[in-house]
Amino acid sequence: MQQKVSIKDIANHVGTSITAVSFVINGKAKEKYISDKLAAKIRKAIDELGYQPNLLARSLRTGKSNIIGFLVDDISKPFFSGLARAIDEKAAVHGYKIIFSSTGNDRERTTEILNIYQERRVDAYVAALAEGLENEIGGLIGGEAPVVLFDRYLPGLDADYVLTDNFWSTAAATQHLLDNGFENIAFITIDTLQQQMLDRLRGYTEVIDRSGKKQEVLKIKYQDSEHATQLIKAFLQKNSHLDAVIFAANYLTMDGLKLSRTGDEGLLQSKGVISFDDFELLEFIRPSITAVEQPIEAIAENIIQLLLKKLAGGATAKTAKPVVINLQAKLNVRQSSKPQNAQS
Amino acid sequence: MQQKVSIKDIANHVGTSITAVSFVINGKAKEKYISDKLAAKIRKAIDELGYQPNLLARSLRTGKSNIIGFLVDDISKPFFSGLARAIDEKAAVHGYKIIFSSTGNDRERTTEILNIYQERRVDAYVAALAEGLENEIGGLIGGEAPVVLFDRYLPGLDADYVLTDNFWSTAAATQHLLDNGFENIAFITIDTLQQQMLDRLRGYTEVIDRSGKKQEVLKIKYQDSEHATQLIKAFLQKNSHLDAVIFAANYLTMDGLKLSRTGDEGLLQSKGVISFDDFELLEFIRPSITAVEQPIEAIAENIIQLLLKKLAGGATAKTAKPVVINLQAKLNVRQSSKPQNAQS
DNA sequence: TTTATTTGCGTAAACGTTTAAGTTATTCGA
DNA sequence: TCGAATAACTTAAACGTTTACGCAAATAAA
Repeated sequence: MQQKVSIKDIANHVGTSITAVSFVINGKAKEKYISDKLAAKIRKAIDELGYQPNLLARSLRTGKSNIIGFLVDDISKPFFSGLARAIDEKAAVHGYKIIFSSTGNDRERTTEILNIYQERRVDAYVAALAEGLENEIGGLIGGEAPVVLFDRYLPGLDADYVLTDNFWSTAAATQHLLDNGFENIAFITIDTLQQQMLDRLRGYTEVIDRSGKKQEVLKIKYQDSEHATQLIKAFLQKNSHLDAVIFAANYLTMDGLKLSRTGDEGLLQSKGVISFDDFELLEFIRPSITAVEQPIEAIAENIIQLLLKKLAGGATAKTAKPVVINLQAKLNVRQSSKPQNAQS
Repeated sequence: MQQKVSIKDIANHVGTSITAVSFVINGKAKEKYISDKLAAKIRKAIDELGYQPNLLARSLRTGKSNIIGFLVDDISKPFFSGLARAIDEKAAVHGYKIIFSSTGNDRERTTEILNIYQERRVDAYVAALAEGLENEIGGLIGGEAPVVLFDRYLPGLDADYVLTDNFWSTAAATQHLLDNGFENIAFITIDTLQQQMLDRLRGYTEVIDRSGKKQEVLKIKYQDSEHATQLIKAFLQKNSHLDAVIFAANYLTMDGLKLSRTGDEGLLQSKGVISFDDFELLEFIRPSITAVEQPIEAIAENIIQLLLKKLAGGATAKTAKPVVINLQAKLNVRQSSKPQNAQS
C-alpha cells in the first residue's frame, strides 16, 4: 500500500507485458487488439492494486506536461484570483493543471519565473503583464508553447489577447450617465501610456464630444494612495460644477472613497459615480456606485478555448495570425437618474 | 534555438560524457573530481547552447517533483488567495512550485483533486478543508508526502496544523470592547460544530463570564445571505439594549452591513462593532469597524517551515508527533471608546 | 492446401535525468 | 619499486511511461 505501484507491477501481477497494460490504460485496448478477457483482467488488477499513473513519466515520454503557467502582477488581487479559479476549473476539465506566480511587476523576477516555467516544460502560458516586460515574454511567442495574454494589451507585442473592451465599456458608462441626466461628467485616470487606460479615456472623450458637453479629465501621476486622494480632493473642490465622476480603475475609486477619511465625503455624496472594475465593497457603499464589471467567466472561457485550439492545432495554429478577442463588460447599475438619486 | 537542448547535446558539444555534465550542473564538480578546465568548458557550452534542465526528467529520476499541492474551498477568497501568494513566494525560494485547486466543498471533487495530486507526485500537501472531508485527506496523512492543514481544525484528524488562535483572538476582541466601556456585547455566530467557530464563541463567553456581564449570543442556522440579514435585524431590534456586536466571521459581518440596504443601518450605527477577519471593505465603512486580522504572512511562513522540516526529516519526521501551531491574530482598531465614538 | 490478412500479444527503444560502479592514469608513502 | 590511494573521467542502469516494430496463431481468401 505504501510504495507506488507501476505499470510493471500490474503486468507482473496479471502475467502479461507492460505494453498491454499501457494500452488498456490509455483506452486503446480495442484499437490495439487486446482481447476483452485480458483487458478485463488488467482492469481488475489496476483496481485491486490501486494503480495511479505517474504523470511525470508520462510527460517525459510524451513531451506534454499538461501544465499551464499563469503569470500576473499579484495573484491575490481579486480580479486575478477570480480568473485563476475560473481558469483552473475549465482547464481541469481538459486535464490541465495551473501553476502560478506573481511578478510583482519586477523584470528580474519575471524572467526568472518564465525560466522556471520552461524548465518545468509547461505546455502553455497565460499572462497579464505590465508594459516594459514585452521582451521577457516576447521570446516565448511563436515558440513551442502557445501564449495567451489578457487584461492588458501591449502595443509592441504581436500576440494572442483576450481583453475587456475598454473603449466600449467606458463609452457605455459615460452614455449611461448622460442618459440619466448628468451634465458635467469628470473622468479621473492616471497619466500613463498603458493601452487599456488610453482606451478607457477614449471611450469617455468620444461620447462626451459627441454630446457636445465639455471634457473634464484629471490625469494623476500616480505616486501613492494618499497623494492620489489629495489630488482628487483638490480637483473636485475646484470644479464644483461637476455632477458625476467616472473612475478609470478600481484603485482610483478606492482613493476617491478615502475622501471619507478626511471628512470630505461630501464631495462625492451628491454626485453620480461610476467605477471601472466592480468589487464587493461597492455593494455596501453609500451613495451607491455603479460599476463596470469585467466578465471573468467569459475571459477564462475564451483563454482556455484559444489555448486548446492552439495546442491541438500544432503547426497550422502556430503560423496563424494572432487573435485579439474583445469582450464586453457589464454595467452593474446601482444608481439611476440624477434627480431622484434613487438606489436600485 | 527551437529544439530543446539536453545534457547529451552539451556532452557531445564539449566531447565528454553526460555524467560529467550532470555533475557540474549539480554543483558536484569538485566533489566528483571534474577538472576545473573541463568544468569551465562545460559551463561555457551550457551558456552558449542555452541549456535548461528538464525538470520532468529530473523529477522522474529523483522521485521529487518539487511541487506542492494547495487545496482550499475557493482560491478566489481573499484570505486564500493572499495566502497562496505568500506561500508561493516562500516556496519558490526553496525551489518549490504550487499547484492549486478549489474544492467548492464538494466531496467528489476533493477526492478527484487529491487523486490528480498523487498522480502528479506532489511532494507535499497544504490544505484547508471543511468538516466532512476528513476521510478524503486522512488517507494521505502518514504517507510519503507530508500534509499540513491550516485555517480549520478538524477534531477527528491527527495532523499537522497551522491555525489562528481563535479563542485568544475573540477573547482579546471582547476584552477590547469591555475596556472601552461597552456594556452589552452581543456575539453573532452560526449554528455549527466547526471547531474554529466554537473556539471563537468560547473566547467571547469566557471573557464575558469573567466580567460578570450577560452573554448575548445569536446562533444563525445559515441558509443564505438574505435570511441571515433578516435574523440579525430581528435580533438587534428585539435587543435594543445592546451597545456592541461581534461578528464571528467575515460573511456574517457582510450580512450585518447589508442592513443598510433596507435602511436599517441605524441598528449598527451607534454600536461598537468588531468583525472576525479583516477585509478591505472595512477601511471604508462608516461607522468604522474594528477587525481581527489573520496573520497571513506568519501562517504562510509557518506552513512552509513545517513542510520543509518534514521534507528534510524523512523517516524521523514522519513518526514524530503532529504539530499544532496557533498564531495570534492582530486586532485592527478603527474605533476606540464608547462615549466619543471617535474614529482612529 | 497455400497465401494473405487479421487478431493478439511481447520486445525493446526512447524521453532526459541521476548515480552506483567501473576504468585508467597519476601521485605517493614505504 | 610497488601496491595503494587519489584524480579525472566514462559506462550503464534506472526512474515509469509510450509506441514502433516484430512475431505467432487464427481466420479468410484463393
